[in-house]
Amino acid sequence: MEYYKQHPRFLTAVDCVVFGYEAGELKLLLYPRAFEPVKGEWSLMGGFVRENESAEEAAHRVLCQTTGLDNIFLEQVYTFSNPTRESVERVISITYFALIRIDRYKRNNTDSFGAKWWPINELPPLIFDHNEVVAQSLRRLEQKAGSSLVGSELLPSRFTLLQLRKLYEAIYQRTFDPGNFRKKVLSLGVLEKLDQKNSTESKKGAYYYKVKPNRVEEELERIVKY
Amino acid sequence: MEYYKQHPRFLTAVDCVVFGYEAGELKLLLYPRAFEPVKGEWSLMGGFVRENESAEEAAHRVLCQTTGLDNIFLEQVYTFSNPTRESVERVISITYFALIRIDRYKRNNTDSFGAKWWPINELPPLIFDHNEVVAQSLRRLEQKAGSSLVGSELLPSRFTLLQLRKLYEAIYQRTFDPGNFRKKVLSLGVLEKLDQKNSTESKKGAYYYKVKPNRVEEELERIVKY
DNA sequence: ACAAAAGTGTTTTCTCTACACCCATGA
DNA sequence: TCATGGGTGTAGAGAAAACACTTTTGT
Repeated sequence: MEYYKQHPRFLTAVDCVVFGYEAGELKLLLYPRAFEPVKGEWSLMGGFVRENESAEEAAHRVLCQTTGLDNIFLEQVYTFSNPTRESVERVISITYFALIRIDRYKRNNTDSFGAKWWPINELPPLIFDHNEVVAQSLRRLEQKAGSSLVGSELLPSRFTLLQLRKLYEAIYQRTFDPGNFRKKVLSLGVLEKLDQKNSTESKKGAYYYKVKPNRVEEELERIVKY
Repeated sequence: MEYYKQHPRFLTAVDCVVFGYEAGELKLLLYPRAFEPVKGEWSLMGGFVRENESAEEAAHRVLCQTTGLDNIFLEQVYTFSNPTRESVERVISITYFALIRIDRYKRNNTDSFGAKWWPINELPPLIFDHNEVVAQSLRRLEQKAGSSLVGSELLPSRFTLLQLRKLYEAIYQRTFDPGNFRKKVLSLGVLEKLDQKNSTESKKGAYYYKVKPNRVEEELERIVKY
């Protein structure tokens, strides 16, 4: 028991890399840091872990405060522990990436923090090592999108295959053959065709799809080879 | 500045999942816990993070103490932060997996801790959530082995393709076709054929290979499809 | 009429897999 | 000589990629 006493204790924070998708672009939610040091500079959503919550619970809490959303997809990415990564006091930072449906997102909550969605290719410089965190999270997002359909996390509940393809093109920064993408995705058997059609994006109109409710968690299939 | 003061601080530990390969089997290095609670039960190599070191440095320090080796391959796996995962006081645990070449390993260091190599299929019950940690690390090892040749980390500096294949069979718990495995691995272009032959494992004798020194870090190729 | 996306089908290319086969050699 | 691994080659299955083509409809 005594053994525990002699060791140091550290502040523990969570930082959330919040991805959203809007207007054909993958976006990141950033906000100006509210306190010193580097107050006012752009930063990831973050907060300290409290006495009786896990890091994951802390991340959910932070996201709920800043976006008004709960039940958000979260995945742990990496823990940064460099003793000098923050200047005032050592902070252990556990990072998560989150996928947000911007159509559900409550702007009012965010505005009070000054948060802003940034296109993934036009990010401002971030505080501390947050740029590295974002880069790692992007790689993880690509990995996740490659083995499970991230459409349900980033798109509205109904979406066309064009919308899904454009999302994948935004994530992977490349184009996909429309025909092949359609066949591949439908062959996974996790999408359900709806009766409604979307006529805003093409003359002919495209059927809406949604992710089947009773699908298994992991598809085990490759959507994008890498 | 004041903002920092009000938040709690936690003990921070590293736990190392140490893989080795010997006698055709993938093995895990475990040791009997040296202090209460659950003193004497089997546990991962672990230790607390000190004031002026990063978690990665702490993991290297722990490994050096217990195995006598430095410059070991380490990769961060996951951070466990459940407030009740340890019974005495809350501990944030950052886990790493390590790959050890048992041929280099110094037995004397380890014996003083009572450490023991366990075949991966015959692990004893571990303390706390360490069994889960091991399971996750195994998945990560499979992933790593799938996209980079782990031979250099787990095998002696010279190895035959039979030895490499047996290693992969131990990791993936399946067999690989000898001819196909050879072609696939050689096609990656990261192995260099040596002049020496190994005659202990076959009548004909097989050439030794080593990993090319100037290879790029990531191979970007799939060795094992998954 | 035309452009643009929807949707389907075909061809080519490539990789994985299974498996046949010869070689070398120690027991 | 026979069993065992070393090492090479080939044929078939299946997936990915390239791309041709037809449909629909707003402008």
